Amino acid sequence: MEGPALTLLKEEAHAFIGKKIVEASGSSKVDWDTLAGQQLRQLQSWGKHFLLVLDNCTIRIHYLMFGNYYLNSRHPDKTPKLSLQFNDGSEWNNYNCAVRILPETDMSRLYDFSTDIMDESWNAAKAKAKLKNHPGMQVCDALMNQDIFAGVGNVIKNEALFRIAVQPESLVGALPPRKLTELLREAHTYSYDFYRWRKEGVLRKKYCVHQRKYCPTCDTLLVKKPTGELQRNSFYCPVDQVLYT
DNA sequence: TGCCATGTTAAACT
DNA sequence: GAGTTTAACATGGC
Repeated sequence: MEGPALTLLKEEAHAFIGKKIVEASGSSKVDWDTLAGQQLRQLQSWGKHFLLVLDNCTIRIHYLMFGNYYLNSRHPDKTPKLSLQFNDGSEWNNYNCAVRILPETDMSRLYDFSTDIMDESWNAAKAKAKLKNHPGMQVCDALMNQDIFAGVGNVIKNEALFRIAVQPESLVGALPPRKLTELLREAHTYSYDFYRWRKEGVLRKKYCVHQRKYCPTCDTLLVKKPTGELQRNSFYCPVDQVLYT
């Protein structure tokens, strides 16, 4: 689940803020007893980390690849990793995710929110400075690097690179200044498009290259291959996307 | 129907 | 002990 999906969850779950947890349970290894009785103070996210700030600790949820959640309902037969019951009878169930309790409620002490692509304080200049420190890094790895672009995942990587016509194995240090600027801008812009399209339920339909077969502009057969140190699949047009090395 | 994939962590190994 | 590789998690969609 990429960053923009968590921004959406923050909105969907907004009504839970202020409610008191009466019971917490699930198959995660968590000290459940400490959670009951606490009030949900805030919902925050950093990159792909979802944060439920309580009175004296914070629940951190990472939905990994296949995680999902049910608000005020539950999966018919699966056991939640984390199930929260609230004082008004509402419930929040989370599946296939990694759950941890952070002994801290001030998230600004743990996270630099200006590296989060979806945060209002997102700082492109800071990301640019980090990129300058890694001239030999491939752009596919740079975009997936959570210390530089927190929240960007494989879909955003592939789609943003298509938009700026850059081949995923291009080296950060070889990008012309204009392309570097486009990279920073499009990582941000595409993330918001991702958010909007997911909200409208049309995200998959909007993919230009990710999990696609042919280039939407020139009809060339797209290349699908694992790239970079991370070896995550890249989808790109061998004609339209330029390799800078 | 079998296989791949929106991701990360921790154990196992060198 | 540091650095690197592998396993684990677990399921909807093509």
